[in-house]
Amino acid sequence: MSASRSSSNATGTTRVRFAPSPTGMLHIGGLRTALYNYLVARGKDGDFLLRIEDTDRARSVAEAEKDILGGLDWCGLDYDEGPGAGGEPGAGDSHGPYRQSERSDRYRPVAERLVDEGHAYYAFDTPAEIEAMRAERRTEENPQPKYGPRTRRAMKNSLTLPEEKTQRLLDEGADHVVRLKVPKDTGVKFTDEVRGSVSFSTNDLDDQVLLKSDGLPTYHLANVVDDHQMEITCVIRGEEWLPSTPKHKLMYDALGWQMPKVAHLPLIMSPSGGKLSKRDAEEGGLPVSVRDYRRQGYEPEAVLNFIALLGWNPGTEQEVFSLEELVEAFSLERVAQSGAQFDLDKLKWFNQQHLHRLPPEEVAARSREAVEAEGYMPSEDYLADVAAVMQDRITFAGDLATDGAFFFKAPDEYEEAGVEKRWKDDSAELLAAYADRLEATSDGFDADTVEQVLRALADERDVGAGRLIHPARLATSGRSYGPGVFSMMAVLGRERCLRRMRRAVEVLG
RNA sequence: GCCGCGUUCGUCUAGUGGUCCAGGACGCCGGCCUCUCACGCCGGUAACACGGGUUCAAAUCCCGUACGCGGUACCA
Repeated sequence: MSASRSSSNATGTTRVRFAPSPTGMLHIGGLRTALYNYLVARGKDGDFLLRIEDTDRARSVAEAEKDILGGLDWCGLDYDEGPGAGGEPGAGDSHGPYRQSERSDRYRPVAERLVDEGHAYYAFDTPAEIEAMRAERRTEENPQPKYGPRTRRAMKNSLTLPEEKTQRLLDEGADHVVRLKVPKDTGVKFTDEVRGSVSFSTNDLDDQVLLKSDGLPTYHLANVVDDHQMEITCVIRGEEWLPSTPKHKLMYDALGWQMPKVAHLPLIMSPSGGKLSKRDAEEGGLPVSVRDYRRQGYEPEAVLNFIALLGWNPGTEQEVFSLEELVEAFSLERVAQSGAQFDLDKLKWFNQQHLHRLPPEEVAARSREAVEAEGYMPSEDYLADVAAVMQDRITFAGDLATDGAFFFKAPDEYEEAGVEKRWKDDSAELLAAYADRLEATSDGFDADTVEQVLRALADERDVGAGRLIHPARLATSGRSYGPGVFSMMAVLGRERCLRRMRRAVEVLG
């Protein structure tokens, strides 16, 4: 890709957009498309727009837009223009509004211009008539006959009807659509920023409906009109759009508009190879929509990092990136061309990596919800102390509530295997003595003190420190594994430790 | 069916004709560190879909086959 060959707009600013359709929850693939758009915009000091493509009134879902906005916000992908950001009526900005349903009067004139100039036509066929045509022509080799150059002559449209008849139908308000008049035997070629030169023959294209009988545009018309009016310089979208790009090219050419650069991203696939679907989410518990990630406790930084690397790589060996670092490193030329399978293990690893890099106070804050859900109400400071000693051994912030449960409530039982292995005949006596010393010491209860007292006692009794360390861990946490005992005890504090050690002496003898 | 796009370790990928008996990461296995468990560090495992070309030389270029994915709607 050549950054210098940037498509033109008035100011020469790079302008890209994420244009989701509010038909469902924000999908992880959609988030990645949004991310790549964002990265290009921020990396080039350009504009990142959000445009809601709600031209299908039947499929639009009310909560979907909220979910999309919420998902982007969760990840920190802020946009410069979009619903609620710029382009409001009277704002003196020609780019908005950013919901296609709010710009519906803009499409018909363009469709009519296309008709007037011979690049499109009116068609009056009913769905049943179209289906009849398909049924008649359907063969094994051609299971889905097109409404196109070959068949349009036999259909009911402004190309076959006498002019007066067409006019009369229009005047009567008869149901009609506007279809693109695809030329015959013509090659359509364009350069894709990630795939290079791509070409199609118009013979494989159909006369795409541009304006539906409800008066609203299809995606194809709307995206061309909007991208042009919004001065988009590069269209970055999923690979599923590649086959319709030649239709868009035909429209840009017919309208005398410069087509933005296009970049088609490889798809994200399920671990089993197919399309990442709702089924993967429901049956495999895989996070598929952004809200799944949120619910399952993933950190937004990790999700972004993970999907950024799913289909792109920096050409260096760096794997862990902050959003800012991604902005710095990203370029469309290093986007891969083949689909990538989702790998849950790697996602978890990224989550861990980002969690480890966060300050303990932040880990604490992010674990709060899960911790309180378990019924614990630790103070901010205490939770941060817990996070400090636990964060290197958890995958999710919420693990603090489970793996670290003993920080919030005394163990009600002791891990059997641990007791078996570590609780010796002298453990009770040693631990009791340790507790007494800790109680007597006038020094603070920091990790060093706790350790010194323990080692001194071990020396006196002429036993290895482990003879005391392991029972102490068992007593205070109920487990044989976890953070270093001394720092763990320091976090728990003197009172809890003494109580728990004495109780263990009693229970385990 | 047709059209398009793709195909390097199980997975994500590096690699743009020689420096590749293919490098990194996740996972897995082993070791070190160590009070345990993690973290971290060190080491190991494992791949150029297949067949033809082109070339002194191909993972890299060309053709074909296979396979995968996408598209083929008055959905986006």
